[in-house]
Amino acid sequence: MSAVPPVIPACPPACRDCGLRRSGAFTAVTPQALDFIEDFRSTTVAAQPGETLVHEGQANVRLFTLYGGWAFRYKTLSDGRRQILNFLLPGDLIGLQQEFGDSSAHGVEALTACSLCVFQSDSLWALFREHPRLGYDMTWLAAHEEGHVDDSLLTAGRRNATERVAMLLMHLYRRLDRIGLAEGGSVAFPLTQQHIADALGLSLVHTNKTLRRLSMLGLHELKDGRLRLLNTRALARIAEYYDTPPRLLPLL
Amino acid sequence: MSAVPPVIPACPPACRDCGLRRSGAFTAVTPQALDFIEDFRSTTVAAQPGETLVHEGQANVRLFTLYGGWAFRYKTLSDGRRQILNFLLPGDLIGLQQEFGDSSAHGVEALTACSLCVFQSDSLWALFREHPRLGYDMTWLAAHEEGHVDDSLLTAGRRNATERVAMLLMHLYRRLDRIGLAEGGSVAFPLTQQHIADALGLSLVHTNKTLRRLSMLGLHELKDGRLRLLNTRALARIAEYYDTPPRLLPLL
DNA sequence: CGGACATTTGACAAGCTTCAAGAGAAGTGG
DNA sequence: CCACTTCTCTTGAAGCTTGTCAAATGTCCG
Repeated sequence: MSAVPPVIPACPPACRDCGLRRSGAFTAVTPQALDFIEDFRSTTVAAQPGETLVHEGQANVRLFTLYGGWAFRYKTLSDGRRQILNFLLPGDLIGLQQEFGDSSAHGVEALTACSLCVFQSDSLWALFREHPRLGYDMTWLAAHEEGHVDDSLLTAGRRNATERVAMLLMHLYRRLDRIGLAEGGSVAFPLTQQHIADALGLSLVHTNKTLRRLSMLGLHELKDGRLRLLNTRALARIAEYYDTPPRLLPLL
Repeated sequence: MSAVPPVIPACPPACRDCGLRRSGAFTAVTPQALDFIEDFRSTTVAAQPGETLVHEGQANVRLFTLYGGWAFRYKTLSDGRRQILNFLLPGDLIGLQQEFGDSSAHGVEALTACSLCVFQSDSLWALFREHPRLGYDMTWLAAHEEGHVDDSLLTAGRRNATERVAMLLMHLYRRLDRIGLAEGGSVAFPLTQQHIADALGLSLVHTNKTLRRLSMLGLHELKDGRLRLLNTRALARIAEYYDTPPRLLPLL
């Protein structure tokens, strides 16, 4: 697979020039709120593929927005078994769970090269106080991400291997499409089969065989680091995947 | 099992008389915020065991706080396979995910008799605007619940049957203990083995055998509708369950 | 006493994991 | 430029955990 090196855009210096906001996938904010966000943002960082952004069990976690690239949240057991909790795509907020609550820790790792906006998490309370709308948005994002994890729990707990793989392909394709990252009917797909296995609660070998079977049946094509769905109807039926009408997402 | 009929306290008419707040497990709120909460609460309701509080796919979901009793969130597939996403205990907020986001629907069912405070979800925005602290708390609750689902996803995806059961027993015991519902080293335990199976992504039969094995090993006792942990150390080791220091929870 | 429901147990089948090993692609250094 | 290493993908075979089927026991309740 001769993967085309994907280009990850860097965060612009000013939030008013934010490329994500211009994509049309996110809700508009008032100029005042945008000013606040720009103040709230302390810096921007870039991360290498495989770099750990948040260690499992780490305290004092920073709050990020993923601007470009892919990352994922995960948890591991002491013998190395790993579960990927969800994949993070441009626009996703990172670090909310650690910032709040005593919820046990999870790690975050960059899957591709990433660019991130780093926020001063000590002004989070100021955000809620001075811009309730942004606080509301943050709650929206937390509830929305929980919805994704809910779906994954149903998948890991009650779907068989074929259904799980179909679900993952559909779900990621849709999410990427919604933020304008589908091009010519395909999306960049930087996951290894090990990532897929860890996200679905399957072994690497069984993931490979299942993936193979689905592509042999002509349901999808995974080539040159890109994913193309060839039979959306069939994939949706297998996964019982119900598409919901697209809607604008909050962005911080 | 001659279950002792558990007494579910009814919501008091005034929030200032809230028995949950008096339990000492929840964060204090200002008198003004408490007044707001009382206004925000539109009514109280009681539910029977097995009653559906929120239908899967239902729109216009009300926002509740569970005051007394147990409930659970779940999702089902078309052929009846069901996954319990998490159990809801007194103090838990219900309906946040539906209120926000397009996150696909889940149902909520009363496990025991329940008493609930019903909020006017159309004043949710007023809550964030007028009492940012309560908005902050709500985000906290959303993030905290996501933490629970994260744990369950790790459990369903990567733990074996024995580890899953040990995890569930430890987790529920701790949650109940934290809100003062442990008495004499045991807690009320109204789940059927089918509930446990649906929460852990196992079959009923295998759940039974696993539960049996653990109790034969002297790790726990399940009798008369109450759960007693007899070997916390061993259960924690099996489940890799790391206890976190107790902390006060927000309550709405 | 009869019916509904939860628990329990055994036997068998199946899906998934583990083990093992080869092939292809990509990067590295002599 | 080619050997060498590393990583990912792929495939076959065997075994084990878990699911399914079936049926008995126990409990609650009208």
